[in-house]
Amino acid sequence: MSIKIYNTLTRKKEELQTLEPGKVRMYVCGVTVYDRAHIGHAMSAMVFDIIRRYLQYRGYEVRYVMNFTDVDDKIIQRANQRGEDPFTLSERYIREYQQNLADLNILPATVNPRATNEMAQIITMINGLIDGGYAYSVDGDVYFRVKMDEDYGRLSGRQLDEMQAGARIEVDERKENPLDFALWKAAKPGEPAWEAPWGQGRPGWHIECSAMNLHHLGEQIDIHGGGNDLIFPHHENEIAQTESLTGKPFARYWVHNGLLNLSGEKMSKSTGVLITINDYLTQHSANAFRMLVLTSAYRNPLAFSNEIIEQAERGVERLQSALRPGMPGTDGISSEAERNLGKQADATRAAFIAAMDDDFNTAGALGSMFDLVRALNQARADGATSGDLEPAQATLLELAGVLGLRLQPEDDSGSQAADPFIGLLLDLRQDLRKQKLFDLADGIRQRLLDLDVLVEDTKEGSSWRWSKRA
RNA sequence: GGCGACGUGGCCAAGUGGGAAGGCAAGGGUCUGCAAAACCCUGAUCACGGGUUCAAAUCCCGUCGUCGCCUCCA
Repeated sequence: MSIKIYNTLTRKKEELQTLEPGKVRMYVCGVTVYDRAHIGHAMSAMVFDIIRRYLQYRGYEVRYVMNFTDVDDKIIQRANQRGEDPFTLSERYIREYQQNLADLNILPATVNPRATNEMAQIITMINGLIDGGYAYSVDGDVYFRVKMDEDYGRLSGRQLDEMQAGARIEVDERKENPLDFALWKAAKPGEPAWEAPWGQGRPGWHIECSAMNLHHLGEQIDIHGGGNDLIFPHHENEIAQTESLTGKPFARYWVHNGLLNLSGEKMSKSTGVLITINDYLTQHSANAFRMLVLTSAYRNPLAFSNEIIEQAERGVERLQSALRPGMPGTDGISSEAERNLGKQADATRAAFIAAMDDDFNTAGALGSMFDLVRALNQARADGATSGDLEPAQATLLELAGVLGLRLQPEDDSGSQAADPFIGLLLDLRQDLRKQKLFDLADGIRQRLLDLDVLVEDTKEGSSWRWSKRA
């Protein structure tokens, strides 16, 4: 069985065939660091984190590149407003974003190139495009000549003459064609600038991604990803630049995630409709956000609301419920029941892989995991010991790990430290219950709950766990 | 105006020609001093209208609705 990926370029699911067997070269458009990142950025990063983890699970060696756009108009504007150096500003937001990603359990990229570190490559590329007649300079600006690219528009399904140039923005009369886009912008006084044959300036937005791809992955790559708002013009322009220069097909698979909606509207920095990742994490867990992303198809728009994220949080708890140990003092289940649990674990893994192979159908994969959750909880209710449950639990943890869900607390040193004291309280409470002093026993339970310690009584005794955990 | 996506039970959502997954919520039950958890049970004329087919949530046409892109955007 092979992996199928929906390719925006062909609008079909295609079998993944990498340039080099067993290796995937993958590039995902990162963020422009002029402000805090929001949960829409988090969604995109998470979608590609899941894809990357799954490819690795299926045995691919993944070289994963995600860039930072650390010089552009908005960064300069914001820095000027604050009387701050633009590079100090961008550096701060890069650090913050990397922390956000770590907090969300998103694996770091193999390389995180920055536009400002790629100037030599960018200038070389622009030179090459000018030499080939694909670009021209005007007053220190350099533009890409879209007419020279015969299949311009094929990613976004547009024809040059169909597009209403200037429909929403004034046409720059100096351009040969309104759709020609900037490769290089001449510097205004006081702006950060680099030396180039056409004068001082800085790169346009699209060229940096082409340059970084060339530099860090080569002329051809396997997967190029990003939000579907980047299809046009950003990715269209990347294709135009890179292919005009190399004469080779650029990315084999173009993968785009749907956008996150907040109260029915796209979240975006420019409209101010957004929730930052920092704000999100003060209210909810990283697992819940991942669960939210996993329960829907990555290509569809995703609605965000408190109700929906709470549902996701409950879903995570249900997955976690299957990892609890067996009841103490039971005889275990029959060997047949144990075999059946093992069969369910194998069936779940097979269904999981089949779903994920089909264009990363995470919702389907989760569905099979919940089948295993039920089987585990049934076995426990039937008297399985921890040892009986362990192999199937290991499978569940394995699959959760592939999706990047952390079902067990990464660091339970807090629990270990608290354990003797809570144990003491539970012993005390047990005595009170024996004496039928239920008001006092219930009081202790409530006070512990106020401290996020959830106490559960069973026939064999009381157990506790944290009621809120990232 | 052009291009594209989507509309499945109260909420989220998978499934794209032949048995409507799963999660959350709700109700009933088992267990329990109570609670919680877990387990068992309960629910869908798949937006609407035509058409193709032995057979349609799934394919085709149309209508309505929601959203994205066409400007910077994940």
